[in-house]
Amino acid sequence: MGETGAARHSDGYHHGDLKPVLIAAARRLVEADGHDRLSLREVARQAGVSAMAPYRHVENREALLAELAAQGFRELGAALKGAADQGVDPRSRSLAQAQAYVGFACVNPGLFRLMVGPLDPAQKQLIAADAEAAHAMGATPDIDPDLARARWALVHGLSMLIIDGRLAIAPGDTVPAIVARTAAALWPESGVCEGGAGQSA
Amino acid sequence: MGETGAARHSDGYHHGDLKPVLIAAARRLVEADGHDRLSLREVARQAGVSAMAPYRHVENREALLAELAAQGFRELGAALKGAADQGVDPRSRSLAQAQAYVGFACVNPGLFRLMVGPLDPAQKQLIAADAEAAHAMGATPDIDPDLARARWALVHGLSMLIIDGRLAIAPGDTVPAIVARTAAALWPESGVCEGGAGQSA
DNA sequence: TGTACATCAGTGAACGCGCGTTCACTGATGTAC
DNA sequence: TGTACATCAGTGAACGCGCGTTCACTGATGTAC
Repeated sequence: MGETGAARHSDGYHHGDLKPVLIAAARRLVEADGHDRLSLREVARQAGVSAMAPYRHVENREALLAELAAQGFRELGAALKGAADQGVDPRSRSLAQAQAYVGFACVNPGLFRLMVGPLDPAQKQLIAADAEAAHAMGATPDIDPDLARARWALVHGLSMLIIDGRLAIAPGDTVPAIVARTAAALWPESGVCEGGAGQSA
Repeated sequence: MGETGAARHSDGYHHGDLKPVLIAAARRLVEADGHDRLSLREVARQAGVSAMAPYRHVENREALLAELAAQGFRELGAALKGAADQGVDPRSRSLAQAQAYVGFACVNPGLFRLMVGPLDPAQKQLIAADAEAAHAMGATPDIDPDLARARWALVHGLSMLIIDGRLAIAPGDTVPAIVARTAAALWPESGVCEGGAGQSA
């Protein structure tokens, strides 16, 4: 149990690492009921602690949600980076990223809604930095910004439609497969129609 | 006044047409604060009526929101139909529809979020019928379902990103222009790359 | 035309609820001498 | 090593709030005779 403990105040006080427990509970609740229904009191209850205990670790309800969103952006950023690293050609890399984005949303719908929901000015700064991770989604350096926006909108729209239950997933079908087919419908073979200056049809 | 009034009970009771007033107030509030913050008491207050009055016209809070969503779907459906009717070739028709969809979301962001938000089983039936209007979005009869899904996801994603403030609109830029440029980035000239079996690049 | 009655939109007080947050506290841990 | 003290995580009662919904009511409108 040592850990030396000179200046390491931040983990393991007399009643345990409450903060991560609180965040984990909050995350569970956000998935269960949505972030707009999250109450600090319920978080405390789930963590087995008095209603006031969270205030030792978090300024208020908004701050807790902001931390949760930041955590989400870190994870999404990592997933996108990981996807970019596997796959050799730009096309398969791009597909892997799209699948990672939609996959993240489907696994963490409540958190995702919190992350991409209407911007509360208070959260703005906290989120801005991490949001870049998501923005990087479509931002292969030399890409057309309009195309980057299109790709982002596409994966974002797919994510929202799926997690909000508008896009039924047939039994046997999978999210990555849907993403792949959707992308394939837009970019029929390889390449992105780039250079194909209208000599189709 | 007149109106004969044989069996016309449904409009104009002794204190006026309260129901449409309630719905209008609710809609205003949904735009101002979001549907999850809508309270029946505030709706009543805005309508200048006692807290209990709404219950004469609406079963409860959920039912009011369902009516609001239905109204939204009717309007969106009409806008999409209207867009389909103007424009001659399939391409311009499709663009007009996309612009109508995103335009509706941008003009009615609160209502749009209510319409496309997580499905509450209670609303499911009410909405289902009208949702078809929106679904028809990409459903030109003979189109590839994967492509239809892609187009829907694209406009939906654009809508969400814009109304949630993730896609900054440059001064001088407009929503229809963004939609047009985004579409153009995906379908560079005319046609949809159909038949262009990979002879690009 | 006049009167008695039924209907029903809107009222107002009251309920019980869970919430965020305040306050003064308690009591375990870590530190200085 | 032992004692006094400071720190600070967690407590528990209490506040004021707005909410959805109940209840028994009131009083204007429309209807039957």
